[in-house]
Amino acid sequence: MYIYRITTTGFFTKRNWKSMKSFDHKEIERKWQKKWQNERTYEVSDDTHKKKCYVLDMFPYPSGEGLHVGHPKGYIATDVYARYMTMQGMNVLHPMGWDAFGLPAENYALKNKVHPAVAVKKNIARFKEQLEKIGFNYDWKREINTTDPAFYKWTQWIFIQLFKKGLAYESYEPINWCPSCKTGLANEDLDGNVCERCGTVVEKKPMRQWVLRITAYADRLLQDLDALPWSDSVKEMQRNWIGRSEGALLRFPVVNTEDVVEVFTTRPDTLFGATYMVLAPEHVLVSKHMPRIGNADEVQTYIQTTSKKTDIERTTAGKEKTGVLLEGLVVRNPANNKELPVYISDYVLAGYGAGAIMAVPAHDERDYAFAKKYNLPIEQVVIPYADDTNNPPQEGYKEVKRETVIVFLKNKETGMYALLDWHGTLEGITTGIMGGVEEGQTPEDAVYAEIEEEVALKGISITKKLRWITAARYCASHKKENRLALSHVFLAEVDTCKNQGEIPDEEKAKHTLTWVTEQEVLEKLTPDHQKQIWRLLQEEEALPGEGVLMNSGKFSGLSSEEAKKKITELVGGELTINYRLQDWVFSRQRYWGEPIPVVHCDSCGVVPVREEDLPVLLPDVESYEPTGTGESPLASIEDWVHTECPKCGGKAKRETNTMPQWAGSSWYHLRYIDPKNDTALVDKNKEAYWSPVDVYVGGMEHATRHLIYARFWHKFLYDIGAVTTSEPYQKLYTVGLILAQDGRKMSKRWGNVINPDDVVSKMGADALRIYEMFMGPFGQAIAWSTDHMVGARRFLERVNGLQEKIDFAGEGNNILLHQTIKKVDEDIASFDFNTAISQLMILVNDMEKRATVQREEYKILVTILAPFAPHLTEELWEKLGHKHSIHKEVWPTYDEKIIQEAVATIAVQVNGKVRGSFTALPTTGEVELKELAKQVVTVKPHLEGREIVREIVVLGKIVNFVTQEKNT
RNA sequence: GCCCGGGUGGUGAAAUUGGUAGACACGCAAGACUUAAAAUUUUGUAGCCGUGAGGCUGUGCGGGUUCGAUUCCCGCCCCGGGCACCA
Repeated sequence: MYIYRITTTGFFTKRNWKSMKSFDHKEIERKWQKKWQNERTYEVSDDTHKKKCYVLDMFPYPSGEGLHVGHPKGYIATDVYARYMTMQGMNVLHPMGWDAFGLPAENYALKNKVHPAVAVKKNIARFKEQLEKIGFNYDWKREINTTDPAFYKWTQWIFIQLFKKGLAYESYEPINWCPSCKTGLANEDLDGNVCERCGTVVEKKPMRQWVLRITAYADRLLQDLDALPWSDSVKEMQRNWIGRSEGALLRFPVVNTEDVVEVFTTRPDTLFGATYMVLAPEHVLVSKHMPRIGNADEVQTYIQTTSKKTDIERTTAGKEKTGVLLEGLVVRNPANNKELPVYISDYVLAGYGAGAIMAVPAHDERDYAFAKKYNLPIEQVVIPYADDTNNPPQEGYKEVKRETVIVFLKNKETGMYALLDWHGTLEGITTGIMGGVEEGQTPEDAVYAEIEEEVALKGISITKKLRWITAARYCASHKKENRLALSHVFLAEVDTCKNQGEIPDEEKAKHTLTWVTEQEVLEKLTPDHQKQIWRLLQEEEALPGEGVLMNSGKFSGLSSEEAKKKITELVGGELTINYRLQDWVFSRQRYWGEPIPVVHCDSCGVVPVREEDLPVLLPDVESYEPTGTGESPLASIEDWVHTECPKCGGKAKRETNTMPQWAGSSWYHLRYIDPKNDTALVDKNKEAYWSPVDVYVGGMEHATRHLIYARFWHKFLYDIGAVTTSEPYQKLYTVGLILAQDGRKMSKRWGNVINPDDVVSKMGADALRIYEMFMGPFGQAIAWSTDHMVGARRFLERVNGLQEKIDFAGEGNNILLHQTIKKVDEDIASFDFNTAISQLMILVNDMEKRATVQREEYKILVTILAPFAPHLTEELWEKLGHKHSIHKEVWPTYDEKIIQEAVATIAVQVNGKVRGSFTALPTTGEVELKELAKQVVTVKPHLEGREIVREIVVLGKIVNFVTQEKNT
């Protein structure tokens, strides 16, 4: 018999089946896959006496292309984990199914001129065949398919429950329309402003659609994230997506009308600094007041220009601001009754907040840029302050306010700037020239006085005064008080330093004057606050930070935090929370989706289909091409559309929009628990037993779509009592991509796809599994390497070859064996498969070096390898004389005491450098370790002639001698 | 711009309550077996110096803390991902 094997050059050669090491993977796989099926090895019971473990993969979308080698990576991981958990005595549910509604399947069907239902059936068969070759332990009796009416009956049922609770509603707001896919899309389906599916730039199109009120769950979706044991990155992505921001709704009356403009702001504390207002061009008040606007033509033109722009053109940060004044429209600032001009500009988005802003140019970058361009007043109302990091304010000291000046003085002759190096308690600190503003002095007076005093220079001129007053808090420890220094900041010049007088000793004791170049200033300045001031002097920017209020009437002096509440209260606004998350656009104007189960009745309006009439079947039709009119192709199927109203029995029309691809996947995890139930979505007892999913595995690309939608639906089902947990998935692991050998994504387009079928046929399913788990950390993207894969196959051959050495009383290495059981056990549990395998390799390498191998030890090796290599281990297990499947075997236990017996290698350091090592029992005491360490041959020379001043011992690890030269 | 990851040999990587950096695997080099090749196997493999024993350097860069830093702190650079005129 011959088998084929891969060589280092990638060619496959025939090899004589002589060596005991090699094995015929094809035969073994065929034999056991058949046997597992016949003996129903992987069927799951609802035996509630056992502890359960629900392990779930994100189910695949069966595309026409079939699987590539990257797809099964996550499935292999869950398979390993599920087998491991089964061996731990758990009742494990590890199901698989198909997510088959939606655009990709429909587009594939259109392209290949087959009915989507036919295409899907064929693709599923192909996927299933590919998966089965890899030897997964799915219980196929629980297979589900989102396009199966028995499944989508319940998707529709959930929609009706949402509708009844007011969480599904019709809307006519403009939504994202993909002209190529001919359907409306949710925000989540966009990649920037481009259809995530086909790459076409989307348009805003007003149309009737169904929307789910996911925003009602925004806060819970956000808050419950904290307790989820998910990776920070996924949680952070969801937080960003939900985008909660706390602020206030404020109302600005429109002068000479009854109208008010509502604005949302996160900074109500800056209300006194609002110097104009900006509306989104689409704002309702713009069209409403068009007759009274003086420059209506100009305004209309601007609105039109804006509407033609794509969202990307409109919303790229840092773009030059544009806008138009609405002549004749004036609003009143409710805080100080000042009248403010109103602009429209595309930097204000209609869809966020109230679609209008109060512009505070002093404290907002964007408003600042706009105000600069259109010459609008800029008024500082907040003094942001920073705590001095070198000398921070102390708890418990009283705070004293001081008005100060900070000057950066330039010598025109040399171009150098004067800085002060401080002494005494401020040693190490370097600042600009600073001092207090005395009673009756203007800040400018103080500048002249201070420079004369501290630097003894006359004839200086002020060249710039910073627009802003800044502040820093620090501790004046000699006075036992904290100071809040409000600073006026200046740039000043002096022609020459030739006439510098004598600096008084008193000042010299406090600080030394140093001159530095312009480039050096930023390096030399130590307080962050002064660095910031210096930067502001170079380039003036808005001051976005919070701080102490000024120029704000009776609120001046308050902190931003207090002022937010009080100012909002004063003007009758309310503190609110705003989300970036928008309601979920749930209609698709396409054929291949779940029909939305409602009818439109002339007398009753929108009426949900009676639950006993579910499912509303997707009609079987010849032509299902999208219309592009905003109507679904279902609209033209007359005898399907016309129906009776479930309420009054009168004439009604069916809703013709279908659900998006994400509907089925938002709850499918529940259906595996009870896949055949016709009277309920899931049996209550079964749900209570199996929920939640304990371990969920899938790609990072679902972090903000599927994973948010599914959490939303699950929470809703929890609220109506349909499920018992408020979160669907406990532990979540994201699988890292397998890239092609060229480092790019695997894709037909690049011609770099590796098909698992080929790999399985040439190297075996077990080798594929081992390799994919051994590649690197599970969550990391790594390029496929056929070269590296050889190692996985060789490893299995070595395991197989060890049979020759089995002997009942053969050689053993009990310590290593127990270390291995422990490591593999813990690493599988934490999804660190790569290190689990490397430990198995260490054990196998050790066994290979022996003349014989103890039978019991080999048995344990095969057992703990079984989750990774189910076929070969099953074969070896049988050869060892076992009648039951190895996959029903109990996981071996390890003995911590035996592991403790391992001798430790103690490193010996001299002054932190390793100079040698010796072995000792881990129980060896400190005194003995020191003595042994001193005797190490390579260590001795380093101790000779030197005095040991300190000895550090870490038991079982290290001895470190700190030495110095002997005093003579 | 903001937020999350990450940066270790020729390659994939391992090690973090601070304790011998590079386990394991691939590749490579030399040897054994062979007429030869493949397969298998033995040895070596971070860099530099040295015949060797050994020495010096080394975990993106620069500082710091420590007897000791891949690991902790401060300041940067680069790569990947998310969000982004979000008020």
